Amino acid sequence: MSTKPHNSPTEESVASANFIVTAVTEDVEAGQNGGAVHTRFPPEPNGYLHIGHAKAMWLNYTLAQRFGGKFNLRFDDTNPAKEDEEFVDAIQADAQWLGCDWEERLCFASDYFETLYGYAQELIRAGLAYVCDLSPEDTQEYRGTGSKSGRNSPFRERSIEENLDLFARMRAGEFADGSRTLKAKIDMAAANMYLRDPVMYRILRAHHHRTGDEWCIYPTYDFTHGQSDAIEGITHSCCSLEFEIHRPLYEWYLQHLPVPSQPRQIEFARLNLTYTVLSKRKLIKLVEGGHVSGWDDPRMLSLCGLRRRGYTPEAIHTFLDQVGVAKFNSTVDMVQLENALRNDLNQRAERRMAVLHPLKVVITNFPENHTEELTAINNPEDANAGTRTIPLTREIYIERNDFRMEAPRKYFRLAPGREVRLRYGYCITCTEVVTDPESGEVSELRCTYDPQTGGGQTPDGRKVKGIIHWVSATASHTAEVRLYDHLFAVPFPEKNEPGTEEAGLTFLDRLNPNSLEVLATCKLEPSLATAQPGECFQFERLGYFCVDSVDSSPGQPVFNRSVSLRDAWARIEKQRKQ
RNA sequence: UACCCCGUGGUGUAAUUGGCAACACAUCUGGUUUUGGUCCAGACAUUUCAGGUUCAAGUCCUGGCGGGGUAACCA
Repeated sequence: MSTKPHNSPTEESVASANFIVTAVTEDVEAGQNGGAVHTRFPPEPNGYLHIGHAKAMWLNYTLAQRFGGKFNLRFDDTNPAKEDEEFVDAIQADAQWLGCDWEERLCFASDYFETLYGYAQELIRAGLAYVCDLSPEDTQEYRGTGSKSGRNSPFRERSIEENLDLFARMRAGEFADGSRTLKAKIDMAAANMYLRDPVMYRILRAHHHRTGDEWCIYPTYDFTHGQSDAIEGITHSCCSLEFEIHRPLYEWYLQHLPVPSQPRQIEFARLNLTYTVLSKRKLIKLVEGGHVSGWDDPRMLSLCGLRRRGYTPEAIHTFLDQVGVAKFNSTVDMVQLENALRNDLNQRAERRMAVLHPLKVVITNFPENHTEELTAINNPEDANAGTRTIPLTREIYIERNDFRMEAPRKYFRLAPGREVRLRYGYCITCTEVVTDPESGEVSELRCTYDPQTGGGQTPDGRKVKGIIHWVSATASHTAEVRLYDHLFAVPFPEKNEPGTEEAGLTFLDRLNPNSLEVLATCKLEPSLATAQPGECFQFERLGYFCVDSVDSSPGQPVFNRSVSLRDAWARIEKQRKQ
């Protein structure tokens, strides 16, 4: 038998230790909960999951994994007015896609309504809860403020019998919505507002997506969460910072109720990213305002949006592990997310050639009606990916910005009289530029090729530094490609400090007008015509592109740019401009 | 305003619990390369400030400054 406890950190745990791991390790070593670790992710089914939720979910999931423990998915469905079945399904799909496994432990707080009701009765019998007839407005008034102590409700001293009776009649539907509440009797002078006789139950006639019309009273978040944790045997309940102030109440209920276990709540800072917003309320505004095509718009940082954009679960895991967990309210640079995707896709995406802004090139000394099959490597990072052939013909397309009438310093691409190599093919030299007589725009190039330069060779040993991608003009597939950029034009779209220029501006004023560019007539390597939805490729020298799962049709794939490649030349040009 | 929490490079996190500030990303320099990709090498910090304890402080104590959260019959 090993001397190592079965729940010590596993070998696979990749992320470095954070303050939560440290705290849990201490609990485990102290023998708390018999050394068990059991976590949960508790979304409210009132919206779609986004990258911020992914942080919370992944943190809870990997924490359990790390200690050989269990992880639950629990829907915190105590407010039927806002919740819906649609989200229950979508959240499960997203959580599964991310790779969090709750095994058979799909839980609902609504499954505990009867138990919770019993707990409430216990509290009444202990003289620690009472039915209060104060209106919502009066309740607020009686509670006082941060600097002003609250005062006791006139209903605070009702007898246990009367409270029991009234509470039963609340459940029976004898009273109007909002006319009464059940409150915990704690301390109206407490510095922590949540301890000033918090509401445990409210009367609310709304159809619940699971319990239907069985209940007309519903427990509040505070009266539900900790007890649900305890019922499920959750040992560590990790949530975001705004619940920190709730912790004394969370613990108060657990101490005063006959719950089966004593979970521990630990709070961490939620995720913030530059060039985006991550609050449910604001994301809804983007969708409802028509600023995006929906929750799964590839520019959205919802999990379904990221998935459609071409993000892999692995890239998100890497990102989340790199970002870490702390209590400091920070903002992560968006490039961190993009880079995690690049790294993942660099290893797994097959390379293809695609020309987004086509410029026709005629290779004047290449035989007409002739096709030469060239061999191309599918993925230089993966020897098992093999090779493919691509057709070279007399007429081809190259990228419009791979040609300049005048080549600036350090520009290795095509210009009049200059030579470049066609990737996997021959070197060509630009001999003639054809311009449109009306617009003056370059409409076609005429080049000659050097038949001695196949296979990367130059017979005379001359250096040809520039290598450009290309696609046969006659053997190619035309498709729509969508280029995405940040949804917002500035790193902090919510910033609006009074007294500055940005005072009064909202995130909607900072939308990036160029966040989506649709290119209808891109020229692709023929093999791409049969690409399947969800498939992802690197278009050489451009970026990673995946087949859109919504707008593609058989034989007519639409491509989304997931992320561009790093572009050293673009950086040089940008520097020169400054 | 009251109460609670938090301050480590440009950014996000580490630091064996008091012992040479580490890792990733970004940026800048070079090198390799049939992708200006990848990869490789190098550069980049008086740990918010001021005191104090100590042989020794990012870490402990006191005060200041700065940031965030809460004040729903939402979660």
